Amino acid sequence: MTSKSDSNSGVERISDAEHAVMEVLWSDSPLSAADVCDVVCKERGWSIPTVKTLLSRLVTKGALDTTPDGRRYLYTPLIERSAYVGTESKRLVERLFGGRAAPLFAHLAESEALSADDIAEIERLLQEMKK
Amino acid sequence: MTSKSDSNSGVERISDAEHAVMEVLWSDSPLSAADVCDVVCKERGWSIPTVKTLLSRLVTKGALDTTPDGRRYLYTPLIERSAYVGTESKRLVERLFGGRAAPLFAHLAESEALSADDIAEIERLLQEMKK
DNA sequence: GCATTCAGATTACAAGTGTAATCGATAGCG
DNA sequence: CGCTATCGATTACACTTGTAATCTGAATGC
Repeated sequence: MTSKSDSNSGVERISDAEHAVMEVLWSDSPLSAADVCDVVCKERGWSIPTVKTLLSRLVTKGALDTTPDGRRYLYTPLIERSAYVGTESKRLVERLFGGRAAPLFAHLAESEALSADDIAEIERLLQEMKK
Repeated sequence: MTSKSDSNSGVERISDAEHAVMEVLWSDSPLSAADVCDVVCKERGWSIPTVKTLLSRLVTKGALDTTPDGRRYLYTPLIERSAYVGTESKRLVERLFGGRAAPLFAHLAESEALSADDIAEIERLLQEMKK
């Protein structure tokens, strides 16, 4: 199936640690390696070399683009967050619920992973979709 | 956070291939390695040794239990599917949507990953929850 | 009884990941 | 004009994962 929802095609799978880096750049880009580190290193207990490795790998994977800025690079996402989120969500639903989203919802509901806010919000979305 | 929803504690992370094996045993157990292979080997292009490796790793990880049966083992899940599904779903929601389920739902809706059936079903579940 | 067969156990081995250290060039500081 | 601080690039290295092959011991067929 190569449809429009396959919108991050060509990009290899992004790992967990790499994803953390992507999040930083999705929320603000372009950034240098040091900038990215400022945001995540503390939080994840990483050192700069680690961030640099992850950035390189993401460039290799085609998930990031680089712009020279003096003697360093600035990094920009090449794939959109929504595309990533889309394929990841779909993967999960596929793997765990045979592709059906309702069971996922049921499960979240049952395990009380849905807050009152979530429920209200989902109801609102449903109403909207019915128009 | 060690709460009731942390119900598969102690079990290391189950990989993708391992998960396929778990699914077989969740749908019917106890089974021998050969039995498991009968179900998945064709479908995933695996050979028996592969299944045996995965079974061993799952036993090591504490996800399966063994019962001797003659000179072979029968395998039984030690963790429940719902627990696994729960933690996996939560992981995703956590990672991608800051722990809120509504955005996940919104995303699925937007990407048309929700069938009409899904929507009807979710509506029904919502009604039920309101009681 | 002895060879064949079939179980699990042990070993293999490449790719991907997490987490860096080191190297080689260069841009500024003094 | 040379030294140092910094870049990115290269290399490292252990652990996990996918995917087996081989080994070893016991059961079974003859």
